[in-house]
Amino acid sequence: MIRDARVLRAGFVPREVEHRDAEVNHLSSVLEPITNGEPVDTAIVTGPSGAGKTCISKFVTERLREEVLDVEAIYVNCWRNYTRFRTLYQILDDLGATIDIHRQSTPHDELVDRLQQHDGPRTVVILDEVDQLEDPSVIYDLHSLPQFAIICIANKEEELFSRVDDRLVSRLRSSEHVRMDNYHDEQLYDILSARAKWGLDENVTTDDQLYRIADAAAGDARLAIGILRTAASKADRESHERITNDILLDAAEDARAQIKQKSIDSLTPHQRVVYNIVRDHEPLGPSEIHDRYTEKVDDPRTKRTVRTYLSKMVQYNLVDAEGTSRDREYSLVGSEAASPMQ
DNA sequence: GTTCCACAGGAAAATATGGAGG
DNA sequence: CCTCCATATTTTCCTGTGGAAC
Repeated sequence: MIRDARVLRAGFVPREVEHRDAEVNHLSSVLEPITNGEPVDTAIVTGPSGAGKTCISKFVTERLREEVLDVEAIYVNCWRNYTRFRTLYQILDDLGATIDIHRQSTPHDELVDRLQQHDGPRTVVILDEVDQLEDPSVIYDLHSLPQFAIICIANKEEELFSRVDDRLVSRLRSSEHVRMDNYHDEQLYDILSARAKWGLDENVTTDDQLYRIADAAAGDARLAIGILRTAASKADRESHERITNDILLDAAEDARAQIKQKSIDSLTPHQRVVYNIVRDHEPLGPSEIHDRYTEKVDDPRTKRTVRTYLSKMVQYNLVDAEGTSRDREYSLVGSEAASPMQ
């Protein structure tokens, strides 16, 4: 059933990255100078979760290491190493320079000094989830060391910038910025089918199932692969020969609920009013929605804008749209308690 | 049929937002 | 403080569609 579990694990970096050529090339070109031993600008990679930020960062640095002899790569997850000390310690540890460092006794500046004295090969440091740092000044520490190239990964640029020191902000502003978006369903399907091909035996899943996973994951590749992994290992435990639709439904249910809450949280106040109106009075045509909305809100947006809101909610799978013209009605998705996956 | 009108959604202009730099 | 700039959101203007009344 499972041929190669690594392929389905989180954090696996595939040999070929699908549908991210532009971003990969962009990031590669930023790191390019390192092949000549020249200093490298800091790169910032932003995008929603599961868009492939970590994946392409690791992919690009690994490919760099294949091409060039004297380059090291270090990956630090700032969410797990959320203090300045732990981040620096993690980097030194990976460099193999922590022999006599002890948590309590060593002052922070000592760590920075160590890094500064590091005269090994040039090193790319990937700081993942950098917006999770309780003290982002560690970016500044690293930024001032020319032998380190830094890739900062964050969800949103503004949230990163709002927390760092002013002088660092102005420097980071000029750094290269790689923006990433959610995958489309077809792209997710391609990713899933590549993983299924390498990670699972043949005919364990159907194309149709992969499409359903892609749909449930709403553009989040990490989630999509997670669903596939969960389903595969459950099917394996229960010694099925293939992934049944029941198992898949189970694995995807969580994911859907998770995504839905995330989507609702991301709505603006105006959009939430519209959403609540649909929820409380469904099914509802556009003009009635707009009328009710206009009454509830101080400074109402136009009809066209509300239509954009609604189509965004349809995209997010929060709301269903029925009818193509004057017969259009909006209702909550899944409210009729149908099985979400056929 | 024909006409009317609410609706979808694209394109572009207008406006708001947020930060850098003078 | 203001101006410039980039980006995101909103509005304006628009074309095309299809249901409903005539």
